[in-house]
Amino acid sequence: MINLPPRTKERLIILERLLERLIEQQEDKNITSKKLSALTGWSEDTIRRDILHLNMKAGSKSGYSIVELKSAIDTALGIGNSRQKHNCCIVGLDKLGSALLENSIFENSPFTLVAGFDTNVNRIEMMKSSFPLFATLDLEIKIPAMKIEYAVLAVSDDRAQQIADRLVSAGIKGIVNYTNVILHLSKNIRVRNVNTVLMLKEMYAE
Amino acid sequence: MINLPPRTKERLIILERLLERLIEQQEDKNITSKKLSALTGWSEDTIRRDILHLNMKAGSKSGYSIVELKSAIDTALGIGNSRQKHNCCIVGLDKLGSALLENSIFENSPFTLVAGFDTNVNRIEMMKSSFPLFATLDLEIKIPAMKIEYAVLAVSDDRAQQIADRLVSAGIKGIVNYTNVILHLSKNIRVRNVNTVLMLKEMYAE
DNA sequence: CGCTGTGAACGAATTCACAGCA
DNA sequence: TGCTGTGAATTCGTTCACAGCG
Repeated sequence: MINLPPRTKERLIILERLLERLIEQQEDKNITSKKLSALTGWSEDTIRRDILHLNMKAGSKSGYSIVELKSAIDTALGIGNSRQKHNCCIVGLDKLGSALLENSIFENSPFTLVAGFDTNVNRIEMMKSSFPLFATLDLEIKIPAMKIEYAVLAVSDDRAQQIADRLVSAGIKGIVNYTNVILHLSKNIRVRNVNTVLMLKEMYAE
Repeated sequence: MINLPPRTKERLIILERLLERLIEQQEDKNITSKKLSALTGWSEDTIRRDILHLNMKAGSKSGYSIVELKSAIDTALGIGNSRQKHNCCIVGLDKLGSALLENSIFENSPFTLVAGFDTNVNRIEMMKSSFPLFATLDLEIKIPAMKIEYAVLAVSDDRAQQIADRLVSAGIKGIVNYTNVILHLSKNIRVRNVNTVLMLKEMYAE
């Protein structure tokens, strides 16, 4: 995993997903920085600079080979799909949590959803899912035992901080936070806040 | 709405939400840049620079007045809660869409959820909600008629681009995209991608 | 003192401009 | 000619260092 400048890294992650789509729809074999620019809104220069960092071999005839570019990015980011998967769980299986559980497409990603947690024991017994569901009580046991690295937090706001703390002390590395709370966690824990209103504000102020 | 540097703007949006929480829990009246730094992970200097842009009047005795700071940010971002609300809609009322509909907290934000759309006419007749639900067919009529500015897109992946195009031609300004598709839209349309796997990749590569 | 406000220095990211290749 | 690759210039963002205020 090469050491990439932070903004480059952010863009490459987006680019990777975009290339994946392009591969799926199989319209072209190659793509130019100009087209990528139109697709992303970033300047051609920036895109070529970003690609420069991943020192691919070939390049210039009518752009980059889409497949090669994608795999170069995967390598640089350390998310090559050959490697072992990273285990994730969802905490909070209320409407949002269970919707995420179905909607989130983990296939073709280096992540696997291996567990769900909820305080409501009736609910976890009723729900059917392709992976086991546990009581939140067992969080501290199951997370290390199952080598779960990342958690999707979809509990109610009033319990968000408390559950997050427990996740951290259970050894979690990062949290995708769907609650409306800004979590206060130690600096080495990674957090991504996912929140409709936050996004709307961002767009509005853009 | 002052013209703020982009990264400053991003941080101020986060800060605003954080200050809102602090106001709610009413523990302190003032806050220093050092404390904000601990809470956010950004340097004190950066925080003071950011605040500098909003040319507040007072400041120094034992930090900033939390309330004043928040309202200065709101003013700078143009999201002062005095102003008129911006209308939003949710498109796609499947599990995820309807979960978002309930979970998304629009109160105390400058946005209001005024409509929902779904292709399934049975569903929109069955569902109960505090605002009207329409058939997706009526999108082009209702969006201008109701002065809807932003849309939350929660349809299935295969229809995402197509619906997004229709939203744009109906006059929408921005889309919060909960689908797994990277949308290709004209540059003046604002988009925020909300996607668990994308967030996981970002965190992993961090 | 501890804190803010801010010029000045520094470092990072982007854009310019153009050489070189197919 | 249309593209990439890349030094050099430029713009943007952060940090340093310190004056000034309560």
